Amino acid sequence: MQTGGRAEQGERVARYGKEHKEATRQRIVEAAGRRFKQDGIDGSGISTLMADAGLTNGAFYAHFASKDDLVASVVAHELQSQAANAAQLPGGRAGIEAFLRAYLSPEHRDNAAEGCPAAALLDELGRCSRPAKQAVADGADTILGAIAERLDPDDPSSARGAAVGLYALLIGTLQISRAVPDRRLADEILGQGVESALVLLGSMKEAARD
Amino acid sequence: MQTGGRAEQGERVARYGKEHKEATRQRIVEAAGRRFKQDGIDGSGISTLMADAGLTNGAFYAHFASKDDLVASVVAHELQSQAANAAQLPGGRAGIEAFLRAYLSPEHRDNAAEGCPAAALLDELGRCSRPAKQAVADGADTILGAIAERLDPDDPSSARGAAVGLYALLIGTLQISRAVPDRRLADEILGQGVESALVLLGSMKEAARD
DNA sequence: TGTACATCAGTGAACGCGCGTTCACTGATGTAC
DNA sequence: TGTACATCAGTGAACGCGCGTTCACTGATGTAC
Repeated sequence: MQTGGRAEQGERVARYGKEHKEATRQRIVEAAGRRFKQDGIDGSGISTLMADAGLTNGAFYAHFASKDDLVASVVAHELQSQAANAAQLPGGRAGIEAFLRAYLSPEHRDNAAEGCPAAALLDELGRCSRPAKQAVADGADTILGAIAERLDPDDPSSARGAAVGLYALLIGTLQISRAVPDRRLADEILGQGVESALVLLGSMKEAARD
Repeated sequence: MQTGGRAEQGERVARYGKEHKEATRQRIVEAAGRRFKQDGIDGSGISTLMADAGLTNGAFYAHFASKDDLVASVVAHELQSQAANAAQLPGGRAGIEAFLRAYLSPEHRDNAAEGCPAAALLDELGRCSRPAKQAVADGADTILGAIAERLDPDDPSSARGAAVGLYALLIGTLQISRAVPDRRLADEILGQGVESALVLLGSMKEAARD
């Protein structure tokens, strides 16, 4: 019997040590994040999700009350990760511009599994349970805070509106780019998204040094 | 045996008249558009879709080769409808502003079944078959053309980029607003989307009289 | 005009399959003596 | 230190169900005579 799964090797923890179960749970959440973003939430079955984490389907309910419960955990984790990555960028406009250019890159478009959860799942999340939506609200709040803080370090709360607009523009652009069959056209859309994002950025009064 | 379905009464056509089968197909496409936008593509089964059109599951394959085939037809129809509606708006900036305010209204947010197909389905469409994606490209092209023509009637093709940015912003904003559990916050997001959309609009050189 | 027949839109049961979920079981672990 | 036992993470088969798709059939229709 295999009790751990591939991801455990190398960072092995005692089976009944208190970290063990939590580590397994985390492994499921991370694998599910990738799978959801690639195949959609409705498109990902429990058996596949558990196999991705190196486990079998039966173990799922020792970690989550339901698939809905997993979705809420995944959304929270994914958006926190995105916010944490954003927080590592340089401050000010330069940081935002770096973020937006990476976001609207062909690499991001072609690698949804490792990319933004909102671009990959947002319309499906609009049809999810309340807890999942709460996770969206909380996670978006953190990301928007990181953007707003760079938009106007002196008064981030008034930059919130612009942050929402910018984030929405990025999400919509990436989705359009992904939904179009021709690569050339998809690249063009990305470029047009960058232009509009820079317009939004430029329209705000100049912020502190970047 | 029921041979027609409720939608047929009143506009009855002879069963074997050449319009009859085409009318039934259209009825399926329109009902599926509503259902898809409400429950998602993966979330809508063939039996439900056919019942919505007043038919039973078996008849489906007399009209479509597969569910994928239906999806492509629905996307084409939905985007053409949206473009046709947009085309009826007044010309110039006034028309765009009316479009954008209606788009980012609480009514639109709360009635996805009758609303924008892109906001409801775009991330799922990114995972669909090539024909469905082709329908997205063609439909988006028409809508973007209608927007660009109002942005700059003298040189619509150079306004294409701004049109993409604006449409993406609207889609992303509506999706965020729908994915958030609190109504107050959702309304606020809509308002912030309007502000950003107006910034994008204002950043372009003034176009012809509106 | 009336009857027999071919056409074909639509029915509804059935196919195999994968879904989300449950559960009796296994066996590696930490603990008690 | 060595053995018996309770704990519990994980297994894998099974549940009922709805999925997308197929197909033998029905019966209303338009046409031929």
